[in-house]
Amino acid sequence: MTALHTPFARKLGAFVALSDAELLLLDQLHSRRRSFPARRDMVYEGQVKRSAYILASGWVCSYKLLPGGTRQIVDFQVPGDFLGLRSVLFRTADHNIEPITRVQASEVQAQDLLDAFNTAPRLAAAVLWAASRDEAMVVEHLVDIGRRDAKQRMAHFLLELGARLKLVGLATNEGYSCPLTQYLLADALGLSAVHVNRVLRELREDGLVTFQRGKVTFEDFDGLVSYSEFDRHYLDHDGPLMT
Amino acid sequence: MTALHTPFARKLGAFVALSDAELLLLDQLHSRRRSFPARRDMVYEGQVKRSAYILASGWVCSYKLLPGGTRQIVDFQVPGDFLGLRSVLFRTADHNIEPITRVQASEVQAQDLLDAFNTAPRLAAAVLWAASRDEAMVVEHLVDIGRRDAKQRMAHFLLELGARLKLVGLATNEGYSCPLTQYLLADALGLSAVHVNRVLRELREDGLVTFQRGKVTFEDFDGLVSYSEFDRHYLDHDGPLMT
DNA sequence: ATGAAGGACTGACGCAGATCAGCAAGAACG
DNA sequence: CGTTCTTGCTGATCTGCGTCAGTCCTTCAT
Repeated sequence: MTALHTPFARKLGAFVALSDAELLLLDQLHSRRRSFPARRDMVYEGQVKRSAYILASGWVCSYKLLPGGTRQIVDFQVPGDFLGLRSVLFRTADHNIEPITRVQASEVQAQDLLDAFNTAPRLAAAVLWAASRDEAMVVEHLVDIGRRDAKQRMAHFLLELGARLKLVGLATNEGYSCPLTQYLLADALGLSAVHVNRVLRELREDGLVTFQRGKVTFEDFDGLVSYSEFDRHYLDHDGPLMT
Repeated sequence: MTALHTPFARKLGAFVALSDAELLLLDQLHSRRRSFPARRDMVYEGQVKRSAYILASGWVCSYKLLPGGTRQIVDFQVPGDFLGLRSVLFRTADHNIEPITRVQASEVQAQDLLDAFNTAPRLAAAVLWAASRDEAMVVEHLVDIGRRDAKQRMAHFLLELGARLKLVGLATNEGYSCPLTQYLLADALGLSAVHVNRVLRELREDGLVTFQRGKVTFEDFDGLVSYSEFDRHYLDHDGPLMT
């Protein structure tokens, strides 16, 4: 792999060693660059015509709305993430997608993607890999909510987010910058915003992590990993898995 | 569609109208029939050589183990479900799979599957559809645990399970038979077994559902749907979505 | 300068659900 | 035949987290 490409290419490169030709093809996928303002849903449940996007900059969340006004955030996507890949298979979107910050995203035509796969089958493997990894993350999220208490849950979540951001060069073991509000954290972790606040304070007082003014700072990374029982499994390999 | 085929074929047929030739191909996939005793994991986390299976009879669950001994059941698979499709992509399995009853399953070689897709691309679409639906179910499960209280959660879960079983002809709006213990329900719903018991009693006393001696009986189906805020969305279409 | 709105943060209080500690009935096993 | 295991079921008690009802600070718009 030579120079820097898009975050997307960078992430895929972490899984599958890609040739320059493949990287080029990948960059060409980004057919049309679009921009979305924060807080106005870009995809909503029941919407019929959807596109897939690759996030270039900014953060979005995908969530489900419940009757009663509450919502559950299923996942956040950060730069380099694919979004709406699954929903293209269905007639209608089954969840909402809301930009958290202003967002730049490249629209991807289903057809272009398929064409790229035909030319470079290894790309298909890479994208499938990425999609499976997304599903694995939803599973991890499920375990988090089902079987960990609020404090461990938060600790685990902040580490997991860090691991994802590291893949695209947006985080280190020192920390990362993070535009999520305590309300968003609450909706993601199945907690109340009030309790999110308390838990963040406790983690800060324990000297593990600090999350203030849009910055997550790991005060004691190893301590946090062991406190949250974070599985270092996919943290530890930093070379491509398929060569 | 002509006669009865495997539950798997039957389920796919609910999504994509399949020709007899395609159905035949599907049946030929089931290369080697294997049997697994209850309660001994057929796949465990960290295991390297894995296979994919199509469940012919019996129930299994996939779960993640936490340090501390608790576990979170991510999903149950019932006859007709594919299992391990995702994990074939990874080097090692990232979760455990445990048969709940004695299980009959057909081993599927990755290569056979790819060959079948080449011969009949519509099969690929159907299988992808099924996989996406599985992911959607995990998401629904996440919402359940994150944002519903125990009673609604249980009600919603029993309906969802019913909807899945209906697809393979193992349930009606009257009810279905179900080998899950209260401990399994607890591990799936993020509750304690004690509380599962109380919640089931309440639902019974409300005249909504009864779950006793391996049988789920809907006493008041519509009442249960509205109580649990179950989305009838994918309940209501019973014809193929793609023709 | 002055609201208005969003976000962080706090204390008081109540409840859903966990935990503990049992009992009873079948099933599986020697 | 009793023994052990599993599963269902129950009451008493404790606690994590939600809810309510705020304050303070910052940003942004008028």
